[in-house]
Amino acid sequence: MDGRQIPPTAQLFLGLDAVAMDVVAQSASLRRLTRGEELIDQGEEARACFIVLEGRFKVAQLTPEGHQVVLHYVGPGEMLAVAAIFSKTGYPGTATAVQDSAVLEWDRKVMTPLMERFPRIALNALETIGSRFQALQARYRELATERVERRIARAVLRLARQAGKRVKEGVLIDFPVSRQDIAEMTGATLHTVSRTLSAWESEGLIEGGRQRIIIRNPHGLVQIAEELHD
Amino acid sequence: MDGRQIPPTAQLFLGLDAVAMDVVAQSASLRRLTRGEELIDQGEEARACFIVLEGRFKVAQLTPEGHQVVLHYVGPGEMLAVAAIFSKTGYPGTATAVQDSAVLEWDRKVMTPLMERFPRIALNALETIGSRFQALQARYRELATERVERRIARAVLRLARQAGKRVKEGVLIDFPVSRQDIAEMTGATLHTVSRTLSAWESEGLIEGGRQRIIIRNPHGLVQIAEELHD
DNA sequence: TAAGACATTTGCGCCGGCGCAATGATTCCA
DNA sequence: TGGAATCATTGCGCCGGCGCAAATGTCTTA
Repeated sequence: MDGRQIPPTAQLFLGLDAVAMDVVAQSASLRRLTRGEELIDQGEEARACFIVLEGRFKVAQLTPEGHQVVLHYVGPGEMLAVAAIFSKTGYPGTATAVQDSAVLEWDRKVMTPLMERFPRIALNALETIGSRFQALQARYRELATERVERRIARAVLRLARQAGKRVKEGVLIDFPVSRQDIAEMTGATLHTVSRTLSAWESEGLIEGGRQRIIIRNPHGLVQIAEELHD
Repeated sequence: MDGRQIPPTAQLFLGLDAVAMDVVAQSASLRRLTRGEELIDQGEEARACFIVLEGRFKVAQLTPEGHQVVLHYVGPGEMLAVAAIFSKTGYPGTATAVQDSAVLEWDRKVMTPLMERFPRIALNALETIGSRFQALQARYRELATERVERRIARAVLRLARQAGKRVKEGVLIDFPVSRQDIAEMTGATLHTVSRTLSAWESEGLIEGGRQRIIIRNPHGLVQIAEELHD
């Protein structure tokens, strides 16, 4: 079938030999999503796991009260829901395509035996989850100890690192991000984020727009993020 | 040698047959710690991973500015640093014994081949990390969206669930927890925690003491945690 | 191209929880 | 047993950031 080519950057399958790679590729299926479409639904039984081929997904959690929290964004080569397939309580969050995207999909009933046959996959998954765990811990720490402006600076820099694209004015975050999204990433309100970005814009640090951010002065943002100023 | 008995409740080794269990046990070494002693030092090269036999550890992270954040407590049967041994940046946090404790220890150079030989171990690790990841996500969400009183209620209930002991006055949290610890778990200040617990004490919900909390009315706390009141 | 949906900006007022500081209670150890 | 160290309590004042509200800007669809 088409599209079963596994990108060489996929951390989940690093170190596998050609034979294993082939077995893995044979058991995958391709799925395409258009912008806004949901790949994973919070609470649903965790039936499958994924690798992103193209595009980008927003991973978020909804609280019982209806507040949303954005956990992270996942791009090409990265895995989705690989730990969730072991969960008894269903997918812990929602994954929505923020751009037209394509993923490879493995059913849980297929991936578990694959991991048993090729333990390297399980070790790779463990390594990736481990580093995501560390990243989440760091953000937890941030949220617990740091002020809003700094958290917003960090969130913007993180986005730029993940999906920054050089343009003539600076570095563009190359997918639609709203002020609301940043608010949900940082535990702030839409209003505070908007005010903060406006202030930065008038200082020439960034250039804003509808679901667009261009960083004109990355170093200035880093200074805020690392509290080197004032 | 002594003490190489692996507790049957250890999730990391669930589903292993007797032979595998024996190999795993043979490669472990026992270590005892007294209250206050550090098992794992943040930033140090992740040399080994652990399973707790007895006692309890506080896992915390220190910020560059010196603020501490308590991530969770780990008790008997639970694993420590199993994902960290794959990390290139060293242990992400500190683990301190809050009681006299004993752990089994495996060197990274031993555990990785064990996982390759017995993939079940890696799958178990993945499952556990996955559920811890979910728990951390939930706490992140909490921190981002909920008020302090509620977060404190949840933290206290979590401690009670992990280490609650029935006594005649109610449920005692069976290891030393200071107000400062709870503050560092919830992203609040010592002062706010103290005030909140005092208020609860005067409402008869709990009974406080130096590094001691007894929950007299768990249901009342749940009401606060789930915002069923008012 | 007009209308509606969605995103952003900005002003204003308020308050939860922090920061500081001083005091009081327990526990540990010589 | 006394003294130091650690932990807990409480009062007071302030302010960062939220909540509400209204206006303005920008994209989409028919």
